Amino acid sequence: MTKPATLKEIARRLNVSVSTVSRALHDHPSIGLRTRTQVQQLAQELNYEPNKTAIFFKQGKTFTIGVILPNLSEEFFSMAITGIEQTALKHSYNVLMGQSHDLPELEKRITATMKDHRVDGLIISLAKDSKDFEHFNQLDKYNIPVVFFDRIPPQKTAHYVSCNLRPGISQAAQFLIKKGHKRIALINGPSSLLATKERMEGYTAALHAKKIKIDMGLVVSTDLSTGGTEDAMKQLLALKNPPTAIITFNDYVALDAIRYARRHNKKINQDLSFVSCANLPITHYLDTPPLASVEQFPREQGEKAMEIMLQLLTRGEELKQKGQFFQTELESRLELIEP
Amino acid sequence: MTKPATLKEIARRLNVSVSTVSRALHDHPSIGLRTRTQVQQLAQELNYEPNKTAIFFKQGKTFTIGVILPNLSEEFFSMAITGIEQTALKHSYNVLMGQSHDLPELEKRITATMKDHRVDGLIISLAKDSKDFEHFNQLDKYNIPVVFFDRIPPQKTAHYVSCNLRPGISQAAQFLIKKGHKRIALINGPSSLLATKERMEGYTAALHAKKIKIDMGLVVSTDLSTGGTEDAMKQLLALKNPPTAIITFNDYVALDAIRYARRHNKKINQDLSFVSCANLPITHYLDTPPLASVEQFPREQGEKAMEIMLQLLTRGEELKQKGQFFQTELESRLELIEP
DNA sequence: AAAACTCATTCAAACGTTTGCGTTATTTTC
DNA sequence: GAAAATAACGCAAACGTTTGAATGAGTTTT
Repeated sequence: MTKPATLKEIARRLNVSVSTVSRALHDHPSIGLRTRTQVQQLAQELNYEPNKTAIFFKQGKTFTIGVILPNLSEEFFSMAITGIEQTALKHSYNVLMGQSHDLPELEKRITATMKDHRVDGLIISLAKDSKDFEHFNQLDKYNIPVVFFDRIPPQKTAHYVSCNLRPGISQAAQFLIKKGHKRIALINGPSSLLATKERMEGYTAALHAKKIKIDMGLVVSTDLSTGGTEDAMKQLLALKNPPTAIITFNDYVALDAIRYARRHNKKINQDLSFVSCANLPITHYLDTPPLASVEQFPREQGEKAMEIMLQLLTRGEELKQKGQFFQTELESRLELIEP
Repeated sequence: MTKPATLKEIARRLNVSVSTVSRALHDHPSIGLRTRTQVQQLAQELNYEPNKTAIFFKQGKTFTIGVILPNLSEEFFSMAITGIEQTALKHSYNVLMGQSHDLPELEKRITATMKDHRVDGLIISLAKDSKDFEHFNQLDKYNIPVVFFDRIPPQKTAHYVSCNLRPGISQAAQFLIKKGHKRIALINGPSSLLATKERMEGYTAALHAKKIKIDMGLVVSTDLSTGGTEDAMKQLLALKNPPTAIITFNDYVALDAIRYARRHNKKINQDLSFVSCANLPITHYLDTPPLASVEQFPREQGEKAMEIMLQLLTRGEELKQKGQFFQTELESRLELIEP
């Protein structure tokens, strides 16, 4: 209704200067007790609240960090952004959120509007098929630091947090081998993702260690859609020597795969055992969940990414001089699922 | 690295005034062709981008709307915010996101920081136990419109979007009655929620219509935690005349309830049928999902809330004069789930 | 050839806040 | 009692942009 109170208004009413009011409210020692209390009292009465947009503008800071991620509907990302938000809030930063829906074009556009809004920093998990990272480098010109997490770019001149899937996948394979499985399949993701490569490496490492020859027929891939996963399953079940266990790219793929297997009259975790990645809460509700899942610590990744961001925001220049990059790799870990 | 280019910088280099540069870039007719092209060319070269914080500050607008919701981990809310974000993006608004985690205190704090950031408007779904709405009324003083969705306050002097559960729940009960069920239980939510009352009304209405006497022993409640739901199930299964069908408050409650029933050797949807609310994608992955779920259109609610917000932002004053409130109620609808 | 008009540009204020420096008036020091 | 120190406050610039009003030069009208 009425315009919010300003320093100027308070100054006018008290017949003092704006600077006096400003200092009085900040308890600056050079302001006398009388005026100070007068100012503070009137400020209270008028419900004065500093106009942060003015302060942000003047300081060139917004205390806002942008977060771009593919999709909130994936529990992994909603957990990650929760970690980011919580850490941000602790340090009085706000979170501007945007979803790329795995569309590089949209990702680019959101990046642009966030730059326009002069976010102090950007935390991003890349869209599935992002190939062009030029617009992120552009942000450097605006002094907007960028921290990637989980879906990180191939270039090594970037700050990032990721979760190394190799140990987890290796543990998964070993776990299955110990259970007596000899033919262990891997439903992997799109080859463009770094994560796909990592899973492959963990898989081969574990099989090598146990002297099991790798049958490339057992390694298939999905584009992460339900249809893609079903195609992959079809491929595997059509083998003359089909697998007795399957490691899936993530929990969603596992769900699709398990449903497919069930429909084809496989007894889950008897005829065909499953282990997946991500360890999302969703799996705990299934009556036939995978036996285990590789925990990727989304929340921790988010927290860590925000912590790195805070570092960059406080001592960014110094670090940029040195050409140092924050690169944190969390170790994935296999977690058993109790049905 | 180098400071971003400003109007002043361009003006200095071209030996013209700042206002000329500003107008030239806006294709103002009063600027000559020569200077205009000169200015635009140099702007291009210097990669000039208007400093929106300055513009926001001057215009008193931020083109940002705050969204506060209880929890992104609930698919319902992540779908809702997706609807909000998409509509916002269409109109060049950004979304500042905050989770209350169902803590009224946190909700209050986030509201405060969003006010500080001078969001142009606030869309909010209340924390479970929010009782105090004074801080939202406060926002009125700052000319920040508030639109509630789904979890709305009891007061009727507010803009809101909600989904009326009565028709959906009635359909659910009728659906079960048609299947031959006589003893239909309802696991309801906390009595503080409006939604709980609505479900009860839909339930009684349907049973009344079919001349089935209401047995209050069949109506239990959960605090929405897994433990609470299990207690509720325990209560129901301990009845001397236990239910043959259960309507649950939402899908998460259904998942917990189904798991509990399975552990107690009930054949799901044979011994004991389930119908729930929310119709989240998660249910489609279960091998024993509820038979049906009441769709609450989270995405549509989000979109509608944002549309109302846009109205308020453009013709807010006018509407406030008239004391009009936007209050949209979507109708819930029962959707069958194919396993 | 003076008056009226057009065109291109500049001036200056405004948005709200912070802050280095300058200006008083009062008090302390020797 | 004059000089120095201190306390309390005001001035003005700065951040980047927009915009109404003013200025100046050149062109047309009469």
